[in-house]
Amino acid sequence: MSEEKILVTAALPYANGPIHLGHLSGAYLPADIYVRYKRLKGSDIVFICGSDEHGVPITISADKEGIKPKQIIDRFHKINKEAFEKFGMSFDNYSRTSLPIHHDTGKEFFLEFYNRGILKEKKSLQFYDEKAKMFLPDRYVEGTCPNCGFEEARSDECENCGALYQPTELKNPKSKITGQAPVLKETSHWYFPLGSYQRRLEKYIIDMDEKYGWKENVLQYCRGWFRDGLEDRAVTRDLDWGIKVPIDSAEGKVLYVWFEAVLGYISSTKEWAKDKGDENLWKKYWQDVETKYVAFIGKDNVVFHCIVFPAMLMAWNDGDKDKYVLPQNVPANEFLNFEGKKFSKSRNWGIDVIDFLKLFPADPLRYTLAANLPESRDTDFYWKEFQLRNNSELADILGNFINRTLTFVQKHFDGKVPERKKIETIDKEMLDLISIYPEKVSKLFESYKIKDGVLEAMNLARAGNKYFNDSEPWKTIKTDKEKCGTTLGICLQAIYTLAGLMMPVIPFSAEKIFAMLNSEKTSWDELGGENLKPGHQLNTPEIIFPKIEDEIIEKQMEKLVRSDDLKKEEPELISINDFSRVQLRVAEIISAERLEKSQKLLKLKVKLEDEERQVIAGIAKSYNPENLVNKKVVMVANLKPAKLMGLESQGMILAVENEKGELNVLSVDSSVKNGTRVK
RNA sequence: GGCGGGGUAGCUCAGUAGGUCAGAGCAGUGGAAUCAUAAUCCACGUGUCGGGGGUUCGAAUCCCUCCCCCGCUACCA
Repeated sequence: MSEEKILVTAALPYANGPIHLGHLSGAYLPADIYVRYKRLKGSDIVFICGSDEHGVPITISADKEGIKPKQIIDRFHKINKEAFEKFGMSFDNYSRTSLPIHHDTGKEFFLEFYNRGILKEKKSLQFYDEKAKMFLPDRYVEGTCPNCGFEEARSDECENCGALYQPTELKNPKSKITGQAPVLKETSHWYFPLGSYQRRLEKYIIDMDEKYGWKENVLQYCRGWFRDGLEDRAVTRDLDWGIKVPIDSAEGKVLYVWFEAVLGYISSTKEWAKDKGDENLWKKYWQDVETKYVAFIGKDNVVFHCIVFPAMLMAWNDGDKDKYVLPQNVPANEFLNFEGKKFSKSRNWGIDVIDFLKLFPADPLRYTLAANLPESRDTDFYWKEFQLRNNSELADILGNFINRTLTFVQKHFDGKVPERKKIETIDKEMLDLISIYPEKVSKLFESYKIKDGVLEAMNLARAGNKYFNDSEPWKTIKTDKEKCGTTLGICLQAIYTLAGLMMPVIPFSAEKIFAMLNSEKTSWDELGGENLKPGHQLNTPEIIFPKIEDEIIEKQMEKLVRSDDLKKEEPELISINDFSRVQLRVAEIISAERLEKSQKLLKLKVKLEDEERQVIAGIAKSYNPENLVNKKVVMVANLKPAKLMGLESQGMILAVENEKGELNVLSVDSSVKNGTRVK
């Protein structure tokens, strides 16, 4: 069990929004607990993360706000970095993929593959938005399904009937960005031949599972991908936001995010090494077969970390350069839901880390999330559970055990560690229990059963309370002070051990406990022995875990109900600005006639100030054409023109429907001038 | 439609080499104790392990089928 060399990475969060509690449960908290534990174990470990800052969604966000992508990523990089710090993530480095050091790494990998002829160039027709001057990813093109007629089908697949087709077959394609009809334009891209690595990947995963015991859910996801068969994947995109493809003929192309984002782990480690003053230090981890590399991610990322990334590293390692280590384990978690439903930014459901930490300290959150990690299936975060975990576990069981022991020692032993005298059976049993705990929790952490490890650690506090009760020191202090001293000495030892065991989970509070014990933390393996010597002076105890009152929690829950109602009953509150985008104007009908083949439509000519328009209105069932002439009505003047029955309609007449289904057009007094804006 | 996950005590969740596997924590009921943040400790669960069928001496655990929920198939752990 000498010094293990470990490289731990946590999924790079996408810098397109603030991270929420779900992200923490999925990857970051388990990673941090594992790393902190391993550090106490004395491992030589480096913990790497950073922001993933390229890709189309970021450019879309930027366009929406009318700013540059750089501003988006700067904003969220900062927010998320700060959120992680407050939450107690102990990254050795938190980098970002927009840095030159990462661009260089991405290019290096691309060129290595390109030069060795691994990448295949293929031409294809892609939708191109001429107004936005960009190629459109599949999900930004919408049209009518050639198979079932579904009108919101994607460019290559219909969500309604499941049909797959070529983008050229899609009817009435429309760009989701500008709403315009995109054109098909030829482009060429480089593809990574993932399929030709399938056999090796399958073997790699089976081997790793046999040696290191991969999680069942992770294996399932991989099997699914293998069953479907791996295919070539494009590693480039037509986009200007990202890492430029480093060859002359690739103007306007960048590396596709999935290809370069995972390399962010490597470049972040490089950055760390540089900061440490040894540029090559990163190689000691990435390029040494002795390194144990563990990648913490959420389930959505399994394919990239268990298949794509290993395949890329295999491809690299087939060359003659220094070779990289592949992940030895990828303990992906499922998802955390929020009060029974999925976290959703757009539906305003859930809470961001940064907001949560404005309300509560990190440790209760860390403990609550850790005690309910979605290790084998999705779980939920409930405000009530959060309160309960804090109040009845952290405060009542752990906090109170510490408090009752320390105040007792303060009162009756001048705050000095009492000497252990005669060890009776009950004492022996407690000492034995304390001594086996580090190993017990260790075993669970080593096999990535973080949740069980945390709950097991809490059991030592339960045992401490029981030992305290059964020993009844409040009685022995009067009858047998030596015996009382022995009891308290052992309780103090339990507290010390607890502080150590809890260090990875609730680091801020564990520090406080050590401070109250007036003691330094020790290595994991030293825990459970006699860490506090008799006569050692303790500091004044204080409450570590204040309770959270009902009102505080209720306030948060009320917010939820409100945001829920808001969505259901008043889903569309719009601003005055939104309304002002609709131009309602007074128009005079100067002619009206029926359309031959239509029962509902009338062709109207209307006059707006000095302009005439043709409007096709669906009011034929309620009006005779002649009765409409000279009427002054209200129309939407800036509606996008549409074709109805082959005729262009340049606006819309407003009308209301009564119970019988008859329409009444909104009309105004004849004194109002044509073209007047309705406000 | 396709893919994936799940349906185990009131609640949140454990539980696959099929045979103390019917569990833990919380909540609830009763009791003990009073050093302590009214905090602790002890005792108490007749749950069809979603329904049905099958394999087996024996299944929550394997196979088949049905029902229900959720997620993904848009960015996102």
